[in-house]
Amino acid sequence: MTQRRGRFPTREELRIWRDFIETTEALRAATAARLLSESGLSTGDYSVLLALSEAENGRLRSSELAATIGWERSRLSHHLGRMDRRGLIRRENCTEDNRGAEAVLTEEGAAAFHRATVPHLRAIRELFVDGLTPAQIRAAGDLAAALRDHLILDREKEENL
Amino acid sequence: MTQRRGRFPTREELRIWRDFIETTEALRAATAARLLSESGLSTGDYSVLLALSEAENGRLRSSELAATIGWERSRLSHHLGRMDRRGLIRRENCTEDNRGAEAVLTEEGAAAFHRATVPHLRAIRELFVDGLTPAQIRAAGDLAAALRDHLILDREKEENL
DNA sequence: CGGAAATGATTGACGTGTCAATTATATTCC
DNA sequence: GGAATATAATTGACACGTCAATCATTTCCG
Repeated sequence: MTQRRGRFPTREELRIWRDFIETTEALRAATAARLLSESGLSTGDYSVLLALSEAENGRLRSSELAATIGWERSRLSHHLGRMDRRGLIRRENCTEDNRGAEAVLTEEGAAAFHRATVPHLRAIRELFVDGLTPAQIRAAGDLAAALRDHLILDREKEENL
Repeated sequence: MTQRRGRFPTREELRIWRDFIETTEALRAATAARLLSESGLSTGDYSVLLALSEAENGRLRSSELAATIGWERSRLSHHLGRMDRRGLIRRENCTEDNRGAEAVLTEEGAAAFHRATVPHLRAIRELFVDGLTPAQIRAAGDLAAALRDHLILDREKEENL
């Protein structure tokens, strides 16, 4: 086996990179478009509503919510603003810490989430699961794990510069 | 083997779906952030500049360019507007068809592209290639092919409704 | 020829994501 | 106690993507 690390990607590696990144992006876009057209929710909305639905009393501190779904604060803040305007959530001040804010699931938000769930699961099956063999699905899990671990390593290396 | 098609994803399939979609999104974001910080170009800029660099005389009809990189017209139009403002490309009227427009690579655009290439290839190696075994890279290619074919089928089914 | 339809491209509105700056409150520690 | 600092969250500016509407030109065809 020849030395690979430290060199540029080969033509073949580059071809696979492009295929992979473009296809996963297309898959993401297709799922998002289905969710939006079938339920009026964006994937962002869905993540927020899912997290709130699973939270106690349908409410979470902004920072908890951000951590749960892995978003930056400001992204969440902007998004909650839009969801608030649409009546999907409500914002309340946090009693224990006056700096804090809580996002609260509204009835309307809960209803929208419930309407969205079944079609969304169906879309995931149709667009992802049905396109792959069981072995390929396992391979997708392996790939995700390997890439995620590697990304984390890389980020840590960056930070300890 | 039990019947799977037509049912909701299993817990395990759903876990893999989430892992997969989140990780590929994180990978995309990480590569884009590297490219931007190292060269001042977005991945969109890079795609456009790559296509123009490979085109004859560094120029392409808008529609050709859109087809080459697989973008919608309006997306390209907005993007070319931004790149034009930054001096990376120039727009010219098409002589054969007065409706048409051509995007032309400027010296500045070509220079920016050349500065970006090496660091970008390095980032792809570091973030993608180095995180996977050769077998996993092949698996990524297989997955992309399977998902892409399936997405196309699905789109065709949709259109012939 | 001349009007209807098709084609190439742009535009505006709006949701989304990131970054840097800001505001407000809480904590730390001299 | 009170200034320095840290933390929670919001805001503004700007790039990006999508959709529907628009505009100009060309093509089709009666």
